[in-house]
Amino acid sequence: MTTPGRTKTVGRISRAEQARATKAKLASAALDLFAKQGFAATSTRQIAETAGVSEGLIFHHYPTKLDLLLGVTSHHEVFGLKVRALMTDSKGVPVRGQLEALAQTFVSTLAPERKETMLVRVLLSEALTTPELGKLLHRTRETVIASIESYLQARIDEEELRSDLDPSVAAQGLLGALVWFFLTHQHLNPRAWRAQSRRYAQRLVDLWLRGALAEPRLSSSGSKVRRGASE
Amino acid sequence: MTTPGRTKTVGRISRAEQARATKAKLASAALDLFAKQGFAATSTRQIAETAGVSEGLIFHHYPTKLDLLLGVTSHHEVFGLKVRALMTDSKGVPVRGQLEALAQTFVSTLAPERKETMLVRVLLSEALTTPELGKLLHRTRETVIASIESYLQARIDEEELRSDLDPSVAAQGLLGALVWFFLTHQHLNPRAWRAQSRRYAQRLVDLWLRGALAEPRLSSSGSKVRRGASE
DNA sequence: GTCTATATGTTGATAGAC
DNA sequence: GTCTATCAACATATAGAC
Repeated sequence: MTTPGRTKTVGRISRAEQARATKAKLASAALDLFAKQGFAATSTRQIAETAGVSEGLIFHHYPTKLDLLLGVTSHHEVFGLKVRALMTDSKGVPVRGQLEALAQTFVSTLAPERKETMLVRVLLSEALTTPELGKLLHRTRETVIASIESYLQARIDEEELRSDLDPSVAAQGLLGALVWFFLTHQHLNPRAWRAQSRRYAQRLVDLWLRGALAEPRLSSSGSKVRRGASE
Repeated sequence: MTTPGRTKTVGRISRAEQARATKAKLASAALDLFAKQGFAATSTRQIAETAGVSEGLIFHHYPTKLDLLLGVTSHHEVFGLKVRALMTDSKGVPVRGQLEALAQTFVSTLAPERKETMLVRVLLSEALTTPELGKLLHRTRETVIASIESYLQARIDEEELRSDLDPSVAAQGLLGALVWFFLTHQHLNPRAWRAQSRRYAQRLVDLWLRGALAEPRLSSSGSKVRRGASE
């Protein structure tokens, strides 16, 4: 009906919406490729092809290739908030349960072959040489640590955790143990991954809570507390 | 007669020795540059310039740029052995001391601004996209885990550690907590690094050994065991 | 063994028509 | 906003003289 080329709206989509759509398509394609091949190894040409647009168009939406990565990243910057929300709302949940939930968040977030997981790996890798990214990662890391830390402090105040526990060390140790495991087991297939990571997460929390030392032999025997069964 | 193919010694250095020297010079220059800028961001031209030889010569000694990285890497592949040696010889040392020694090894090995540290970071990063490197890292990681694990198993057998402790999880958790900390604190200057990492290492080992839980209130009060003082 | 010169390809980014 | 055409720079790797 309307003459094409003349009007700003084609059907129900305005030019601006169309633009936003292509921009998103570019971001999505870039994410896929970065995750698969890394940042440096992915060319703008390839991104354009995957997105189904011309190469020059990329630079209209993103002035530089790095901006593309940053755009993609900011879009997925939710992880820190997720953890913070989880650790903040902890009414009545026992420590063990709460920490297992935290670990579970990592299990489901950093599962192999998930887009976000691969993005995280690319970011960690690229942050080495791109200071801007390094700072960004550093900030989210600190956010996560801080939420865990303040949660732990609350539990210390309520005498559920040792009074001489260093919450900062405890938080960082736990986070490190989780992240490192998940990062080094990406080669597993999803089934094996789920099984192993759940088992690891649960036992790690147990270790973290109870420690590794053998219990000093006390007078009475058989007084050992059986651990909560389940799973 | 002076056989052209036979001798060729200039002064006291043979041609072969000269060649080995330049090859080493190339490896050293490559290591420096890779550590500083990453693998992909370092050009063969730059390496040649730094080493003070022509660019073409690189490919005489190393068929491809990746071979250069692998060469550099294999040269520094001693870390796994270091840990193994440390954990194997543990006569009479108490668990806490032994684990603190292990942590200390990480502190001194992964200090910031050390060449090896930066190489490790580059390798971790590059392993993402280069399968060959990924396998290599995976193997050394397993070596390290295995030595720690078998040490822990021995301590379990001698009832110094909990009988229901999972040595694999314990080893991986400890390693992860250490590596992750050191990798995420590279921005610190050497002084701050030493202070913080020592403190972290010590408290982490303590946490790992004793756990985080508050001691259940027993009948008698004041019976809490004071922690070993020192440092 | 080492150099110079060059092949061959790709890269990120720009200019201008539509 | 999108495309086509093209840029200069730089990449890794090779060939052949010395």
